[in-house]
Amino acid sequence: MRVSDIIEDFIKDLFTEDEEYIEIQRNELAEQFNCVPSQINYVISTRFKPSQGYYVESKRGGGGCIKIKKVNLTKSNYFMHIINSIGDTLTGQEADIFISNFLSYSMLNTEQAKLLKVATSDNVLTIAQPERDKIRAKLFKNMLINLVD
Amino acid sequence: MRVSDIIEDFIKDLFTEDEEYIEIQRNELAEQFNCVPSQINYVISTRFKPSQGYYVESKRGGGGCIKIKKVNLTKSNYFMHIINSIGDTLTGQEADIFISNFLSYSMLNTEQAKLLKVATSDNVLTIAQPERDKIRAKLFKNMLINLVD
DNA sequence: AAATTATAGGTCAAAGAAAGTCAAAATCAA
DNA sequence: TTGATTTTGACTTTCTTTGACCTATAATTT
Repeated sequence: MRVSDIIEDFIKDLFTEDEEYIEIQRNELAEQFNCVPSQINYVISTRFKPSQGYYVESKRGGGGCIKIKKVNLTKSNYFMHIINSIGDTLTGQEADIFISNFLSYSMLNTEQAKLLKVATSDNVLTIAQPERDKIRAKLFKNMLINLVD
Repeated sequence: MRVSDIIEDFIKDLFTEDEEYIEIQRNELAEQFNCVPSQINYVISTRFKPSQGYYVESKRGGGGCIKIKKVNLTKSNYFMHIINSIGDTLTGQEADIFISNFLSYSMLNTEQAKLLKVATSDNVLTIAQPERDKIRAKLFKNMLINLVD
């Protein structure tokens, strides 16, 4: 398993029940996982984007830290927000992260998630870029609209 | 015996009893069988197609791997029959007919049918022919195989 | 209070680590 | 022998890891 995935899981586990936001220290975390500090930024920027339901703020200097807030939305608001936030293109990685977030927020069941994932995977969408990411965006948004009850 | 056949058997042996998914690393496997990595792709694309009851996904980059899922064939004769009957291309009209038959035979629920329909519609698959019907065939078969059990 | 120093976190691009593609060459089977 | 299948390898794409350099804030000194 990748270090980035381990860090992602670790951070997500910090959100217990009623915690609205969590705080981490970049350097401390990096040391804990034996990686360079900027890898924490990589994890945050790929896995905790606003469009994935997280809001991040940070403070430098002594006692600085990174604060991650989980945004709570209703299912249909959330989906509509996601749909609106997706432009004309969507990479496979972005789609995967959306889907795993949907699952962890229990907004989709595993079958819905599987179908979404299959339909938007590079293995199936075997056409050249940039067409591929355009079609993926359309597929993702249109399927999602059908999942908003 | 051909190397490809040996690799095929090796991969198939990885599926024991309850394993739903298996994971392999392309380069590692290639080294193990003393072949070039792309031969693994050849084996997968010729022996682990949806029409043979397999669904494949992969991830590149550090820690990447290839994941192969096997479908329980006995449980899904009907779908497998359909998947096998579909060639490399599928028109939107053909897809619609399949879907409405699935519905009238109660093989899918309405949500599954909707997702399948959206994903394979011309409105979403806005690429030129003949690519469109090829992608549609892949999409349809891969989604279907994920609806088995 | 202003200047300095220490302590965080941020950015960006290069290097590395996988897997994918495609077509030529080799082999096999009818 | 010829058409299909398999083998090979050069090149590409995607994702992760690393590190050098930058910026902001707090703490401390003058």
